[in-house]
Amino acid sequence: MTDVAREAGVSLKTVSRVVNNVATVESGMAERVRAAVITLGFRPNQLAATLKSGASTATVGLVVRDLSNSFYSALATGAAGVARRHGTQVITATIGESASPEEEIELIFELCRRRVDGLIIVAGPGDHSVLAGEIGMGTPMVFVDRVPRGLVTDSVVLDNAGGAHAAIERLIADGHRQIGLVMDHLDIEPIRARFEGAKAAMREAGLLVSQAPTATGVRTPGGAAEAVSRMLDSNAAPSAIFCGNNRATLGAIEEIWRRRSRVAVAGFDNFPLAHLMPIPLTLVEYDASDMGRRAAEMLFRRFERHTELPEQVILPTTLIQSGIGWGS
Amino acid sequence: MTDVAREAGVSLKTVSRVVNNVATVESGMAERVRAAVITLGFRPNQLAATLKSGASTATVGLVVRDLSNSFYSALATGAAGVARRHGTQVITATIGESASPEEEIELIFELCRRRVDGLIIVAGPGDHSVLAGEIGMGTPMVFVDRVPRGLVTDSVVLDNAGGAHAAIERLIADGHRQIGLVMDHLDIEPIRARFEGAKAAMREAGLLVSQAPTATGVRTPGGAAEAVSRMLDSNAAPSAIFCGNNRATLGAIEEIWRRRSRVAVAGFDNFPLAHLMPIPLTLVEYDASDMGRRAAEMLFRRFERHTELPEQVILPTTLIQSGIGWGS
DNA sequence: CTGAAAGCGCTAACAC
DNA sequence: GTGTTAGCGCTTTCAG
Repeated sequence: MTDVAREAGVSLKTVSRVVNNVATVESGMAERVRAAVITLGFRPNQLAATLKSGASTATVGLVVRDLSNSFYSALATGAAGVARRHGTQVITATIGESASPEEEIELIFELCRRRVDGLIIVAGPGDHSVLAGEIGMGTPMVFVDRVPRGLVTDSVVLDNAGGAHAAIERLIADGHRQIGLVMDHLDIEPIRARFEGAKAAMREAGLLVSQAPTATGVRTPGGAAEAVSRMLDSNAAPSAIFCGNNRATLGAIEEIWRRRSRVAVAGFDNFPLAHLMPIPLTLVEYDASDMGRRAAEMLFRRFERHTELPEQVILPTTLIQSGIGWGS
Repeated sequence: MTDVAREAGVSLKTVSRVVNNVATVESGMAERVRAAVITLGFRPNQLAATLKSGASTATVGLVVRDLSNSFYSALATGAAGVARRHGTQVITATIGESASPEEEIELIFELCRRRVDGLIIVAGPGDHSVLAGEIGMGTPMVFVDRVPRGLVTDSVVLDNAGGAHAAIERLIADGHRQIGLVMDHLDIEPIRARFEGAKAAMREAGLLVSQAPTATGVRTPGGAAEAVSRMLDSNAAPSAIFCGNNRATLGAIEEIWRRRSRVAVAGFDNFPLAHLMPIPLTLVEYDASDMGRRAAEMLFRRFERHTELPEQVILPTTLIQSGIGWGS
């Protein structure tokens, strides 16, 4: 910047003003400065500006687990749209589905060191109370999909129990009495809630929950396919399967299609192309990109109203029929 | 940091050393400093550190068009993995499929102002020669999927013409003589290359390219479905359709399934769940996440070897059969 | 091994 | 309108 000032024969401050489009600069000078900027290929250093002025970095952090999962990429898309409208960049930090709580906390601290204005986080398992300090010191955080343990903060979550409850009710209404459950790890809060919701619906209908074939800790479509395979081969083969998330549903579809079996499938999460799947599906649907949008909006609102009480939004789910039926 | 130094009764520099894990600090002092860090809730300001030391920001920018497209999210996932291994964060800037070239350039400049170490870019249409200055001044850029106009740089692209050529050849080998083409805008370089590859294959087989039903500028699955619909209703209805990208393929599948028509579909891009689609598909497949990975690796390599000549990688494609057939 | 001073690139005050 | 002087939070000399 000093070089630009010298080249244009003006002071540092004038260059600063031109670069920042402050109106009160004589046009001749401004022109000379602009010329110098171009010949020298000068790019203002946003970091230095931020440092001095104490202004915001116009950056928010997004901590998700895996962008190749359509749920997270929809979430990210929704959040990115809002950020864009606010002239803010998003640092997307992905942390594997199986990363440790410590890695997650460390990643969040790393983002704080980079002085992001705020964070949108899909929390993993583990205690998040250490983050209270950061939030108190002015880095707002909005939690999406999963509420953190040990922390009362802004959050946007789904009605997980309600959605699962509705799906099971539908299966029961369709005459199913033996329903298999395929779930991810129960220490993932929404998974636990879905599991509870599903069991509650079964109990209400007088089904014996303890006799329902159940697989937990299922992380991948492949794992889900295996779990379904075992269930269907067992003595107490279910006539319907409820899947706790999109990966489980995919695995169940694969296996049931492979067997050309007519087991009914219900699952949490809609996903792209579900409507073209070769078996009928009952899906608990919601708008993931809207979740991202709302979380981002909540964060930007929080920048203005630092002191207000944390807000918690619970988004409803809808039950839909999908898939293209059993074929001819 | 001054506060921490005062609290611990040491100098600024000692705090700096402790924070940066420099070994040569007496353990008693270090302990006092660490205690002060915790009581004061001190977080080092990475931005300030970068500014002074002139060190890297450990941040790379990723400019893609739409994360909700599985191609881009796979690309992002691949790149993010490499970045993570290098202790680097990724700023993912999305810019709509229909953003203007000016917006794109402005976005890239914005990232440069934030002093990213380098950029991975899916270039849109338009001239990119203005970026030569930035690259020359030390911000390496790797272009993925689309080579920029007016710039010789590192890039990772697909053998677009070859892939399309192979797909058309297959259709012709299957006996199709009337093949419809559904393409996105031809000013998108890879789309143009695919179009050329497809036409070349048709010419080589003695088909009249000028008589092939052709739709261009098709941006969405809905648009593709309409285009296919028009083709199938015309006098010269094709017996096979070649789609220039995943969105076009999806639209074609929808329409053909809706009609229960037995038109053959070939398309560029594999996509999640393609193998469960209700009609047979011939797909030009490649590894999008590998593209992201290679681009990122190329970028990190470039950090070490600033001066070497730009490198251009062309990844091969494979023809696969997908879908579950015509049903019973 | 530790500390004092200087300065990274920029902007906020205040002069001029 | 414009220039000068500090100093953001940190690291880097280089002297103790």
